[in-house]
Amino acid sequence: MSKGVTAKSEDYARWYTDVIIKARLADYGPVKGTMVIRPYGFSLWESVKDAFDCRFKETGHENAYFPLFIPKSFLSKEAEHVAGFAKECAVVTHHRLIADPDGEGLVVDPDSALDEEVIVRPTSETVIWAMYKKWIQSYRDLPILINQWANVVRWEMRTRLFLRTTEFLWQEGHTAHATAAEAEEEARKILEIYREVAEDELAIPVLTGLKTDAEKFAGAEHTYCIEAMMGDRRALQAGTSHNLSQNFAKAFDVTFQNEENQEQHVYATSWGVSTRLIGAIVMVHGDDKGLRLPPRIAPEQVVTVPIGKSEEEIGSVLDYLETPLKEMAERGIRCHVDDRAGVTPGFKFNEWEMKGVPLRLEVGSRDMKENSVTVVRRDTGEKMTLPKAELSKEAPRLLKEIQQSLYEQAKTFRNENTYSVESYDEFKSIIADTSGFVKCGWDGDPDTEAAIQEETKATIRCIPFEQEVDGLTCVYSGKPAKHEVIFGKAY
RNA sequence: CGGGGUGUAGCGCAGCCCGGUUAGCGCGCGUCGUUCGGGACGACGAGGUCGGGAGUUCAAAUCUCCCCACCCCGACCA
Repeated sequence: MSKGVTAKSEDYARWYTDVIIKARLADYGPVKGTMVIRPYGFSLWESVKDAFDCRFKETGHENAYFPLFIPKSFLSKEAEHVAGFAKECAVVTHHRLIADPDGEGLVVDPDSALDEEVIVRPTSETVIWAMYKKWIQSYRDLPILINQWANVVRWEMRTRLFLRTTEFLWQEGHTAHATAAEAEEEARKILEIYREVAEDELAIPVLTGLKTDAEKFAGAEHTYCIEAMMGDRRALQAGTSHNLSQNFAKAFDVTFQNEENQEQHVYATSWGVSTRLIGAIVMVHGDDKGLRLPPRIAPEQVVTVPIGKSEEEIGSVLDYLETPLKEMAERGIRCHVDDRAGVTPGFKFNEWEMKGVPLRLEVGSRDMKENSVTVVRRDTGEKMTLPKAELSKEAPRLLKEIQQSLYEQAKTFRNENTYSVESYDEFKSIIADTSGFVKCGWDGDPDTEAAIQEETKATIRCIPFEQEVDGLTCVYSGKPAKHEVIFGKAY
C-alpha cells in the first residue's frame, strides 16, 4: 500500500475511496456492492447515531424493531411506492440448499420454494403500516411515534462506499397522527432535527427545503430534505422527511375513530438518514492528508504520540502526561495514547492525520524540559507549544474552535460555489464548467425540470424555504417563476 | 441491462505479443539488531491451485475455446 492518498484535485472519486480504505472506515464486502464497516467507521456511525437518537427521544419518539422480511404482496398496496422500489428489491424465493447432485457445492433445493415469496425490506413503510392497522382503533391510540435503527437492501446497479451500497444502515421514523396538521408539524420538526445534527454535530452546512414531485419519496404527499454540497461541488441528499398524508393509511386501510365517533384515515410521516452521512463527512471535510473529523463526533478527539528512544523514555513521557490526560478525560474528552512500539513518531503523525483526529499531542524530552506540550490542530495543521498546566483547560476550547472552523470552511466553500443565474446559457456553463449550486427561477412545470435534467444532468435539489419569487422568471421557459430553486448535479 | 477493461503472493504490478531452467519486482508481513521531534535502515525469512474448466503441444502464466468474478463509463437510486 502506498503512503498517501490520491490527490483530491487529481481524481476526486479515487481520493474518496482511498481515504475510506486507508482511514479504515470501511472495506469492500465479498458480495458486489456490499460494505464492511470497520470499527473506526462504526464508532463514527455510533456518534452520529447517538446525536440523532437522543434528539428523537427528547421529542417523544420510541425505538422499536420490525422484520427484515416483507410479504411480496405488501409492496404492491401503495401504487407509487411499488413503482419506486420494485426495480431494486432482493427477493427470497427458497428456504433450503442441497448438495449439488451434478458436482460439488450447494444448489437451491427446487422443492423448497416459498408459497409466498418475501422481499427484503428496501424501507419499512409497508410492514409497519400493516402493524399500525392492528394497533390503531381510536384517537386515543394516536399519535404513534416510532423509530427504528435497521439495515435495508436496495439492489443498486452502481455502488460506492457509504454513498450507495446494496445494504445500508439507517434510521427510519414512522409516525401516525390524527390530523393533517400534526403530521405536517412532525415532518417539519424532524427536518429541523436533521438540520441541527448536520450543522452542529457533523459541521455540514445544509439547505433545507422541499423536494419537487419528481424527486420526492415514492408514496409521499411531499418530501422535505436537507441538501449538502460535497468537496467536488456536487450535491448530496443528506436526509429526508416525508409527509405521507393519508396515502399509506388508505393503502393499508388504517382508520381510527375520532372524538365525534367518526371513522377517519390516519395521517402519517416517515423520515430517514443513513450511513450515507459518513460519506458526506468524508467529502465535506477531508483533505489530501485524509479525514478531518468534527470533534463532536470524532471517535477520538485527542491522540497522544509519546516520543522517546526507549521504553523507559516513553514511560517517563506518559508519567509526565498523567495529570493532564486524567483531567481531559474528566472533562469528557475522548483521548487515545498511541504507545505502539516499533513504529516511528512520523508514521504515527501521518496515520492519525489520515484518521482525522482533531488534536494531536506530541510530547518528548524537549517538552518535558520546558514543562510544555506540543499540540497540532488537524483542521489547520497549526503546531503550537502550550504550558503543560494549561493543556486540559485549552483542549476543550481548541476542540470547540475546530468544530466551528470546519463548519465555517464548508459553508464558505458552499457559498462560493452557489450562483444566482438569470439566463439558461449562464446556467449551462456553470453546471458544465465549474459545477456547484445554481439558484434560479422555475415555472413549476415537471416538463421543464425534465428537460433541464436531460440537457444538463442537473436536477432540482430543493425548493428552499427561504425564497423570493417576486419578479423572478423561469430560467428555462422565461415564464413567471413559481419557485426559486437550487439546481445541482447530485450523487 | 448496453459499452470498455482487468484477473499472477495480503496489496500494487512485471512476465504473455514471440510457449522452454527454480514465476519475478515494489509495498506490506515475521524474527533479530540499530533507529525514533514528520511515513527509518540492515540482515535473514515466510508467503503462489498464475480466476476456473476444456483443448493444442514433448512442454502452457504465455496459444485456442467456454465459463466465472470484479472494476470503470452510461440509464435508475438514501
